[in-house]
Amino acid sequence: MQENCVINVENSINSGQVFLWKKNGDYWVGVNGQDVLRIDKNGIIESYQNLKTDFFRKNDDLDEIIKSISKDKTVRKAVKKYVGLRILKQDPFQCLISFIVSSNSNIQKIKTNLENISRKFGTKIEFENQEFFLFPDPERLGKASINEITSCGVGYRAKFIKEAANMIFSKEIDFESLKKSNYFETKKSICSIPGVGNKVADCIMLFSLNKLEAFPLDRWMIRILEKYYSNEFYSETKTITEKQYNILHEKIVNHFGPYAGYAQQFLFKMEREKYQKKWL
DNA sequence: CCAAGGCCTGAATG
DNA sequence: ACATTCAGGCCTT
Repeated sequence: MQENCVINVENSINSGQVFLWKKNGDYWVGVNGQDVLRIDKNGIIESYQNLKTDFFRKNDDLDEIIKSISKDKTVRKAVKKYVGLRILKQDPFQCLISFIVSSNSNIQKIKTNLENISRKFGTKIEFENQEFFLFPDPERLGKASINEITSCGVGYRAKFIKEAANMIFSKEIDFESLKKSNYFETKKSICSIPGVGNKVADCIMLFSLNKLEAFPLDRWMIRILEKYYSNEFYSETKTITEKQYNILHEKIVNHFGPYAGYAQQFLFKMEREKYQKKWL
């Protein structure tokens, strides 16, 4: 067996991609859209809906990807240290709302906010003798009042959430067709959703729309680039404007290649662990 | 096109 | 205690 077929469930879930997950004995259990997944330590998935979800992107050729992104010693160190770290394939709508909620916030609060949203608007179900709330569908969230959404603790993001949900419900934004579109078309499209800028868009594309060249540039990644890549990606300005972001992204894809998003995930995981940041 | 400021919220910091 | 800062940005001016 190839080493790179390994799935490290723990690391993959604890890498800032998902928020509605908890450890339950030997299993990880979490809400993914209209489904609840239960995953054992080998990555075997049981699901409430009995849907086949490729949550771990098993068709990605990790041997090839790791070879491709290993352009420098920082990434080589990270991929070695976090063998089995995967990009997860999430439900796109939950992913969209999750990262709208994430902006200018922190992991702990994002998690609480999303739990509140699920509890308030999601369908209550029972799965393996436990109670869960599915993530609400676009129609339910789109029809909720701003006050109801605000009561989940999301503050000024409430109106973004409502509008975003309506854009999905009305099919003004259609995830299934975006999965087939290229990176730039997709980005342009989802950046038209209120509350979605460059960083949030890249998260949605990487974690739910199969755009592996997406490379979310958040505060942490900028720090990482300054720390380890000041020669390659030096930038004059402190605040990154939209143009700066795009220029930087182009340089990054030039350096890491078409699977740059995987490089991002390994680097992000490594640096956050260094500072002992909590994930869930 | 860029820079600066404001923004819900609540945990952490001083 | 109480004020200020900060957190996985985005939008408006």
